This record gives sequence, C-alpha cells and structure tokens, in this order.
Amino acid sequence: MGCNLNRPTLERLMQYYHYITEHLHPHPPDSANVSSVQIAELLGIDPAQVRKDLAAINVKGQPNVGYKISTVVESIRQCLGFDKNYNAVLIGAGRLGGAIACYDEFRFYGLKIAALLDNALQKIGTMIDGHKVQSVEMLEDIVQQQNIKLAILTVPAEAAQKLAERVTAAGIETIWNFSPTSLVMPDNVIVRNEHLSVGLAQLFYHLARRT
Amino acid sequence: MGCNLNRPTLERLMQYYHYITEHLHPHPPDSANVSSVQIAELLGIDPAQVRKDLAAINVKGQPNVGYKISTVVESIRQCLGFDKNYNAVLIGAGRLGGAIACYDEFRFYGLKIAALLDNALQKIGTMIDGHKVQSVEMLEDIVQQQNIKLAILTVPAEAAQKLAERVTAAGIETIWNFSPTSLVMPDNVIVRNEHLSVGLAQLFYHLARRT
DNA sequence: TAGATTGTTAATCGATTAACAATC
DNA sequence: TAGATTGTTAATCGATTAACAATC
Repeated sequence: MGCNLNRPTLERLMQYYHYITEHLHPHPPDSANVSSVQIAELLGIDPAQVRKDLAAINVKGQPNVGYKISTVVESIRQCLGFDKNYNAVLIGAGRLGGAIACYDEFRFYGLKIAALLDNALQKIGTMIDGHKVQSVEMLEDIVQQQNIKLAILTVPAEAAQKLAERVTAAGIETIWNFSPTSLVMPDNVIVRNEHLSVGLAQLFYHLARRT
Repeated sequence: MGCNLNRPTLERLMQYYHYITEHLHPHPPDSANVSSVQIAELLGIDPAQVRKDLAAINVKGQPNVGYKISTVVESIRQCLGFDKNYNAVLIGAGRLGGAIACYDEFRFYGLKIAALLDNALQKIGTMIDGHKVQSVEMLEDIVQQQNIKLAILTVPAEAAQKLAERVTAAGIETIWNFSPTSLVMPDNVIVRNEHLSVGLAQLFYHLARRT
C-alpha cells in the first residue's frame, strides 16, 4: 500500500519471507515473535537493516519482544501483492514452459496460469498437467476475455522479441521472460529477463576466484 | 583475471554481453566498434557507467572511435570465466531438471552437465535428451571421478537442504539451487538460490503500483 | 528493576553521475 | 582542424551501518 521500496529492500523482504515461512511459521503458536537479530544472523546482514526494512512496510515491533511473526508475513504478502490474484498467459509449451505451468507454488503468491499457448500443431490440444495447450492465434482473445495482466515467455530466442511486441500490442504491459535472449522494450513495459546465464555468470565469477 | 567486480557491475557486464552478442556481434566486420553511449542508451543507463565497467575489466577504448566489439566480448568472457570448462552434476530429473539438462546455451558459457541424477527408480536408466538418468547413490563417485565443481538442484523443497549438505560433504562448494526453498549453508559454500518467487515479487510489486 | 529490543538519527561507506582534459 | 569519444577525478546520491535514547 503506502510502501515504497527499492530493489535491495524488495529482495531482502523476500528472503525474510522465505526464512520465516519455511523455518519459523508453523512451529510456534500464532503469537510467536521473531527479533531483528535472529533474522539478521541467519541471513548474514545487519540487524538495523532488518528493522529498517520492516519499518518500510509499516510493521511495528515491540521493544524487548520483537516482531509478531504472523504480522510480518501478512504485511510482506500484502505489500508485495501476494494477496491479490493475477492471471498470466504462458507462451511456449516446451520443457521449461511445462515446468512452469506445473509449478505448484505460484498459487501461494496469487498467480494463476490461465492459459498455455504454443504454435506447434502437434502440441495444440494436448494436455500438460491439467493445462490444455492452445494455439498462439488465441492470444489476443484470451488476453481480453480473461483479464490477463502478465505474459510469461518460454520460447526460443528467435521468437521472443516478436512475441513480446505482439503481447504488448494485445494490452499486456508486464513480461516475465525465460527465453534465452534479452528483450528490448519501451519504458512503459515492465520486463524481467530471467536469463539463466546471469546467474551462471555470478557463480562462475566466484568459482574462478576460488580455484 | 586481475578484475575485481561488485555485483551491480557483474550484472551490467552480462547485459552488455547479451546486447552485443545478440544485436551487434555477427553483423559488422571484425574490427567494428561500439561506443559507451550506444550501449548506455539501449540499457537506459549512464555512459560513464559503461566506461567505468569496461575499465574494470581492463578493456581500453579509442577516443573518437569507441571500443572494439570483439575485444569487449572476449574480455567479458574471460573475466567471467566463460572460457574455462566446468562440469556440473544436475540432481532432479523432473520437468525443470529436464529443461535445464537440455538447455543448449550452456556450452557457450563453458558449462557441461556431466551427470543427471534422480532417486526415482522408474526414472533411473532412462534417457533425457542424451543424458542418462543415474541413481543419486552415484553422487560421491561421480563428483570425484569427473572433477565436478558445481551442483544444480531441481528437487522438491523437502529434499533440497539435505541434498545440499550431502553435495558439500562430497566436496562441491558451489550450488545452483532451483528448488523452491532457500538453502542455509555455511559461508564457505557459494549458493545461488534461483527461487522463482523472487522474480515474481518484483513483477507483482510493479504491477500493483500500476493498476 | 535490569536486560533486551525497537525505532530512528547521524555517520559511514560505496556506487552512480557530472564534468572535463586528453586524445584520436 | 573540428568533433566525438575515452578515461578519470570530483561531486552527488543513496544505501548500509553505528549508536543510542525510548520502551517494554
């Protein structure tokens, strides 16, 4: 809501969320608390940073007690929009597209894969884990009828840019791109390129410095 | 080699690399150049930033001309370690594991999936796009025999932490984790959690601020 | 009360941007 | 030569860390 977050803060909040929901949440009773020092130590950061981040999403703690876990979790969910529901269209029913279509966790974040599209005739009409593969020709209709706000691309590099332009022409302004190419889009379109090689580069950089 | 890069610089270098190899590289003759302004405009950043980044990896430009494209590409590859060859073991032969095993681009970055492991009996012995699925029992032997430096995890959340510990016990100090859970590892282990929800959080945050 | 923890201001640190002389 | 672009120093900006009074 009234929270205005920068990128590092956003990333850290996601880490807190994972740490708390995976390691703390169900265990203690509903009223259980967590301190900034606990979180900070696990993540290897400064406790003041944690307090600043939580203050940024209007979470209030109690001196000598800490923060109420359920409040922290709910506030993060709300501020990051996980309590809303978004429909996405997934284009590209290859291996990666199939993996994402089946990714069960998305429902915890309010994301629903409303349609799975491909242009290969032999795939159209088949089922992938409950999702019927439809023709890419249906794109514009589906976007309009199902109030789609997000397009997820898992197509070959050659097809990605053209498809991204078609998707935005159809009215979608947010693209999550898993195709192995960097999309070049006007500023009004939100693009997140999830190119595997970026992660690889970081790992290699540290690997090389070690051996 | 003598390059010491921070995280933002590393990420930007990867962007330059993609932009140049995808949009510029093969087109002009080998001697063709690119200027910091060209790169900066496309990526929406400051030209001085580009010059700083290239200086950080010891790339020299020519006043009034720019930077030689082939030099830029080669220097990035060398500094990020793409000119070396690394063997990885991929654990988890599900949909996502299959997608990664088949990911052809890895060879441009010097990464080879040397082994694909799973613990499901019905998968062991089957072929996935040229990779024979082997039992997880083979992990320690394979790591030793094939000089494996990197483990890629695409397993269910419940299995990830235990497996990560087993992998490090076997001598691997770098983990690329695609399992939907955050690994908690000692500082000497390099972990990159590629949790999809982090990307999703950023997209949602911007989406919510728009509508 | 004593001890622990928050909330926040001030100090530090580091990264980005501006500016411009040097150079082709 | 004039114009464009690099390389780098200085100025700015923003994020992180230190410190500590307020509070339970």
